[in-house]
Amino acid sequence: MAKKVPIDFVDERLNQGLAKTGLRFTAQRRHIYNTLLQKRDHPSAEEVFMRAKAEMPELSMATVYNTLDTLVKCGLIRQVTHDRGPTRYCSNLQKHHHFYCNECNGVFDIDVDPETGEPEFHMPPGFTISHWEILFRGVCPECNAKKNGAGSSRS
Amino acid sequence: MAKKVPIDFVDERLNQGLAKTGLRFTAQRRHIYNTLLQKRDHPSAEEVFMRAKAEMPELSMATVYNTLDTLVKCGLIRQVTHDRGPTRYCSNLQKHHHFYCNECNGVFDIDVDPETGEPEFHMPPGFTISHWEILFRGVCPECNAKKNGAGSSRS
DNA sequence: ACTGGATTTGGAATAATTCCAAGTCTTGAC
DNA sequence: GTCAAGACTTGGAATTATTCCAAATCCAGT
Ligand SMILES: [Mn+2]
Ligand SMILES: [Mn+2]
Ligand SMILES: [Zn+2]
Ligand SMILES: [Zn+2]
Repeated sequence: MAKKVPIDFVDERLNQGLAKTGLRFTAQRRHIYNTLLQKRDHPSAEEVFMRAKAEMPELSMATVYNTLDTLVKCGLIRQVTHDRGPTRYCSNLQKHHHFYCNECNGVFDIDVDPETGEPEFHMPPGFTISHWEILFRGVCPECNAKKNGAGSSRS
Repeated sequence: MAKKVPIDFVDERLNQGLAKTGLRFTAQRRHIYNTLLQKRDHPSAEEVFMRAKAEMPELSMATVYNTLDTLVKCGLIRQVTHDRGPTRYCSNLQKHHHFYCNECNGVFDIDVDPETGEPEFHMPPGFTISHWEILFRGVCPECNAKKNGAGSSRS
């Protein structure tokens, strides 16, 4: 049960991510990010807090929320909210989709087919699908118009 | 700005849906369902409450939550939760996908291409996509095993 | 009309997240 | 190295969204 992800790797990734946005590398951010990488299930903020606090007892919930938001903004983790209940976080950056179990509320990664690359995917055996849908994120026409019209120079 | 959806149609649909599960047809359920059908954006429970209460002042928030859950169970509406923040509700039963605007937090229906039927879709002009993913719902292998093994007779 | 169960209601309770102000740490300028 | 400014963390309060609960009401069947 040794660490699966070497800490050097964690540090480098985190550094890269933070650098892009001019944020600092801190002990808390490092520890929380590392915690997320060591067990790639889809923990809630509360779960992350408990796991991380075990090794860093002074850690506060506020910092966990702050850091999770930061990591999402840096593109180092994904936010997963597909049902009522606490938001989950995903540290698997490979392109993948999600399966949500209606019985146990578990979230599972569904990898894309490495051959065909895109929307083709393995559905691991044993899963029963009752519904699926595509979720797009981006900017709607109205907001795009607003941004272009106002001609702001940002992003 | 007359009612777009005739009340007879609403009543019939609701009756059918409720019948399946042996639930009663009530004034509140009718009114809330009708409210949802008249404006097919993706309102939160709070928004549904405000709209519905305008014409039925005694209506309570608890009933709105109860009824929304009921309608979801009956398959008359869909629950839409793709971000932090209040759950939204969708009364469009046509097969469609969702677009979530990162700027205004709006939710938009993305219809499937009527020709090809399935995963092909029109992306209406003006939308900018930054990310998309497929969301599956159903039962995971472990829960399937539990259900089959236990051999209970229910659903 | 009467009864049992379903439904509605207002308010309390809980869960999840956000906000805030005070303390601490880090970085860059001197 | 010292110092100031800004970034970061922290505990707790506040807010938001939802759920829970017990009492009142409604309804269907008898
Ligand atoms: Mn994932
Ligand atoms: Mn919709
Ligand atoms: Zn499951
Ligand atoms: Zn928008």
